[in-house]
Amino acid sequence: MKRRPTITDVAAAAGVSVATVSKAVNGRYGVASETVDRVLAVVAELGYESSLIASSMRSRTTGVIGVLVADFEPFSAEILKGVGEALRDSRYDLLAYSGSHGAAEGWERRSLSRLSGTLVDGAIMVTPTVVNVSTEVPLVAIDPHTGPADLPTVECDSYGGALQATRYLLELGHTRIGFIAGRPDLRSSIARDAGYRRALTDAGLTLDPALVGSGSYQPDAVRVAAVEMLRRGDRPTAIFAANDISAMEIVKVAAELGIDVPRDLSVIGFDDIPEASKTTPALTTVRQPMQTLGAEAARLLLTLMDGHAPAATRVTLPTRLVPRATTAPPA
Amino acid sequence: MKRRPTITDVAAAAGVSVATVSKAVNGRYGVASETVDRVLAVVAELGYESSLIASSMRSRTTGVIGVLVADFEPFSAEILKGVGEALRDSRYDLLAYSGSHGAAEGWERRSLSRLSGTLVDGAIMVTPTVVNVSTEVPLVAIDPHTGPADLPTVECDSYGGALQATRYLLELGHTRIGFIAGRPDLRSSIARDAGYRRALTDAGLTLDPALVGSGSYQPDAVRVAAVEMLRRGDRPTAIFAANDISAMEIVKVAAELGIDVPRDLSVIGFDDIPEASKTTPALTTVRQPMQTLGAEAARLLLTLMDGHAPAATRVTLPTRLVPRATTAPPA
DNA sequence: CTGAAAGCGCTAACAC
DNA sequence: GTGTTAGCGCTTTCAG
Repeated sequence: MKRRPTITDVAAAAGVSVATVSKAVNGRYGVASETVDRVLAVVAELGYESSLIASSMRSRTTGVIGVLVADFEPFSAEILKGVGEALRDSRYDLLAYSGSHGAAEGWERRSLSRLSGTLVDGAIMVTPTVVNVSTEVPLVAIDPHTGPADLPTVECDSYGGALQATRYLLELGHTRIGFIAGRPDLRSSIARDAGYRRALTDAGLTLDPALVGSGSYQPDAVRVAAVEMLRRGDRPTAIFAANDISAMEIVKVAAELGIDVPRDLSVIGFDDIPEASKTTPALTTVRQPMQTLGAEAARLLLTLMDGHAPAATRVTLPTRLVPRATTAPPA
Repeated sequence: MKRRPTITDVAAAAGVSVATVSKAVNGRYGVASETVDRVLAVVAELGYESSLIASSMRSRTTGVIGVLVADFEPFSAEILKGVGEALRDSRYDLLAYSGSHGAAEGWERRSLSRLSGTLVDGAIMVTPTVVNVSTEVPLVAIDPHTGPADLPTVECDSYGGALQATRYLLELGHTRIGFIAGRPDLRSSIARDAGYRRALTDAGLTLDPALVGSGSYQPDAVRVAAVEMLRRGDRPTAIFAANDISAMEIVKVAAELGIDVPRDLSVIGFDDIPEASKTTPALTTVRQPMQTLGAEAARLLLTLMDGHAPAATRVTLPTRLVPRATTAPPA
């Protein structure tokens, strides 16, 4: 709990001015090499490190890349791993910021504005809802919730994934297939909804509106929708959920209602977060290459920061069905 | 890429001084309510958000908690989820910083020094090697690599976990059991080594030094040690690795050497990172409650930041063996 | 080669 | 109630 040494302390101890210390530390020209040595010795002795904050206020560049998330949940954590991996051998430090506490709405703009002033040289936003932001730094969005944004974007093929999921259920023999969507205004949710509908139509089935609920990608909302759907006399024999968190909640609700998964109800999620394979029974889901998403975004951002024109400003990665234990033919 | 509005822009647009804007935005006393309204209207219109950096330079408090990691790998990502979960309903934003790029050694001190000046009100360090740091803010260490530190600490029972792992191998019938340690100076590694030795001793076995290698918790180093151990005529029939990353590398090496896991070689790891259950065959391991570790650290930190004395300044969480598919009785 | 001085955006005393 | 002033720790001209 001791005060950390500042540049002033170093200057005093070395008997030079703060300006000289700054130059010595940053390797600027115009300092006698023996002065540099003396300063550096004091720096080492005192354990001085320049304050990221103070430096970033003056210089326009910090060598730090920011990843802005609403929350550190499984999805964003996977993204982070991918970004970290991609940046491991770069010269950039990585700063992840979750700033949804101050204001639930518009965390993207808030976080970006608070950091982008100077703290980061570039940023990656994970599933932002608001994308009409003005930044002073290059910006890449991963799986943006609204669109089409005029922002470089990396996301997965939600439509194709939903198609695969629903077709799998169809092949298993299900005909009453429910869908728990995310929020109706979210892009990925809309695409997953479309894929679901398309698969049903292709199979010559008509969609029963009672089998489509909305869960906002949030357990609480999912619970409400799931309970309502599963209490019906003509309840579905399978449900496709727009993400794993939702699917896991559905499995939980089913258990409470005495409905056996997968015997009486098949459930399939989306994302394949680490938790999905650990539930009992393990969740069948559509795998989204989350770490790759993060790595691709990092590469795209690096290109942008170098002032180059990226090969593609809109990257879509494929999804893949991962059959596990929450799906089975209808009873 | 537009310049973000600063407090000066707001002041100009609202026809007041920057001081008044600051007061209005932060809800200080001494501002006419209609002035507040006018300022806030301009703030909304311009989309102004105070710069975290600039504010943190002046005020001594930011409402941000920092998590300092060497790297965003699976272990720290799990920790982060736990911290995020624990802080979800708090008034704190969360900032995770990976600062190992500037200097491989001593990232802890560097990161802490760079941020702690002002940016964060408290910090959690994940597996720090250097703990003799002086901070201006409360600090909690998760699974510190050296010790005993005079730092509040949260970690898991490495010794007990190693004991479980080795005994399991013993029960399976193995007698030639190898161990790939982390770095010899790391606390968790020492404890795991001790647990391993104790289990062997308890079973009346003498330890063969040739069956103990060092892997630094890093794939490359593990590879070297594993190749050497597995090329021996009297190679072990089972290996306990000090973490999952190491264990996964051993499995890979075994495959390359044509040694079948688990038929010809049993492997057991430590941590149970998400990736452990996804390998083929799935890794048997000792589960460390990583998210709980993060959550406990967050709670401890919060207590410290409130100026209270924590119930315990040294928390140890239990580990649990998770048998999967990389272990079997010896051929 | 070195230091004095200005200023990044903001907050906190203190005047007016 | 509101504005003026003085920095926070640092980098960067620009004199000396």
